[in-house]
Amino acid sequence: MPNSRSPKQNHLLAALPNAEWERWRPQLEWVDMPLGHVLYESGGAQSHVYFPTNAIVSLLYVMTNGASAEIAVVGNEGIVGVSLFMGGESTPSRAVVQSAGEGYRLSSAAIKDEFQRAPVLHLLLRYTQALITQMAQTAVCNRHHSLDQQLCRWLLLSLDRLQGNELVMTQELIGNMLGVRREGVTEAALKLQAAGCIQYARGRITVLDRPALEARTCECYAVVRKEYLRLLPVSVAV
Amino acid sequence: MPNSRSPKQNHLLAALPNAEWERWRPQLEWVDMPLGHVLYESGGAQSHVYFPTNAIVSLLYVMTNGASAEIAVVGNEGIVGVSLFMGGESTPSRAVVQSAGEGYRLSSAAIKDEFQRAPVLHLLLRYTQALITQMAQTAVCNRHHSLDQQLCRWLLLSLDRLQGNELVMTQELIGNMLGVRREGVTEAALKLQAAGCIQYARGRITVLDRPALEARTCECYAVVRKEYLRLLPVSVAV
DNA sequence: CAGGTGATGTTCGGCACCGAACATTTATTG
DNA sequence: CAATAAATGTTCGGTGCCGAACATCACCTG
Repeated sequence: MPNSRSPKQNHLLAALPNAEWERWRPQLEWVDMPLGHVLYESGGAQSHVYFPTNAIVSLLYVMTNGASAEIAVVGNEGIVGVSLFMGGESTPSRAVVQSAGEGYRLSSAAIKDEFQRAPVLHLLLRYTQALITQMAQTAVCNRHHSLDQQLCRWLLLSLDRLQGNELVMTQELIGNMLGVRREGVTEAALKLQAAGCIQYARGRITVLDRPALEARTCECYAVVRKEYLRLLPVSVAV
Repeated sequence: MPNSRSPKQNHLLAALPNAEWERWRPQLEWVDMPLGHVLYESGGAQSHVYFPTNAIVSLLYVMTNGASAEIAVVGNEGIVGVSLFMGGESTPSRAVVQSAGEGYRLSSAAIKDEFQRAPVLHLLLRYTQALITQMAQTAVCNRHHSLDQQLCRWLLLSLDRLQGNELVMTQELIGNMLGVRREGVTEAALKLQAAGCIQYARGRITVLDRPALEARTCECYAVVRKEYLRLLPVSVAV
């Protein structure tokens, strides 16, 4: 039965196999987690991973205009700082204590040590982190940006994953992807066509002016793109 | 220079270290990926991971009412089916070919083989997948659900991560978390209080009727909760 | 206990998107 | 080539949230 200040109040730590538990135990450091304390900043270095025992930590993305959206919550069921063992070292979100409490932390060096044992995984884990960034940014974008901006983001993300500048895709399907009505896509696409950014007809979309699309989209596209470039070998990200 | 039907058109495969490449190569199977083809269903078994070469695959979440939202896109930069090596075996989203093309696939057994080499990681990877589900569901929820529903979801997720039924949190901060105005939170909270679900004052929120909150929230809460329970030892998920 | 500050309550015009219904145009197919 | 289906364009009332401005209330501090 863990007492009120036992690392095992964190369920992940409690579920560790005995061998790992004995190895980690002496390295775990108790920490106070006061309300509002920032565990790591967007893009900033992460010196430790944190295992909250009775605190809640929000992962939130702060936009350039200061508006924010929570990406996920972590409490005593989890760990804050997955990018350290995912291989990315940092992530474009902030971790801030949302409900004061306590927890334990493990140094960056220690957690990475555990992963030295399987060097092959790193590429896949790093890719996964990039994918996670895309999901997180999708959540942010859904909350804060206009359909016009989201359509641009979507076109650019799709284009990055194809050769050429043509996309075979009906407005109906784009609506499904973005989670909006087909009519909304039609209106947004009309604006883009009128502006000379794209040209389309019956399910074929040709991008005429990519820089113009980039100028019209929100920051979300660049955030995702940068993370793919940062996390993966250039050849993979492109 | 990879020809038009080389596995190395997929950037992840191309970036594999030589030892792994030689090991995987004979097991890679070329596959056609026609438009609309479903690689795996939400919650369904995944027999392979896919490496698109010139196709684009959407990961999308389909709600019970049929409305959908794309969680992420995968093209020749990536891999479809990360839950296989994350340890979760399945995931509550559908993978569907959004732009026809081709790719390669590797059997579930083969990809898991690669991960046998580091058994310790599994717990952390599984946790990460649960976290990913939470992010994905956040994106869906942001797109489709009302603030009233989202507030309930948020209260429940927070409550699951604390002992007791009280939450120390101002409406202003909740607004930051959900990415909405403080005034909106006030109105939604008033409704919940009037309905007898919660009781609050100056930053202290007490949940009086949890089942009522669960009845008022959208499906997103249950999806996330179920995945935490499924992916993690019961002791961790609770 | 007076004043200040932080938290919550209220209102109003505006707008982006929704739901629905319908028109028009362009392939496809018998 | 006529008929049908698929894709796109257009309109209209409704609504949920935004931005802004302001009021009230409870606590803390001097």
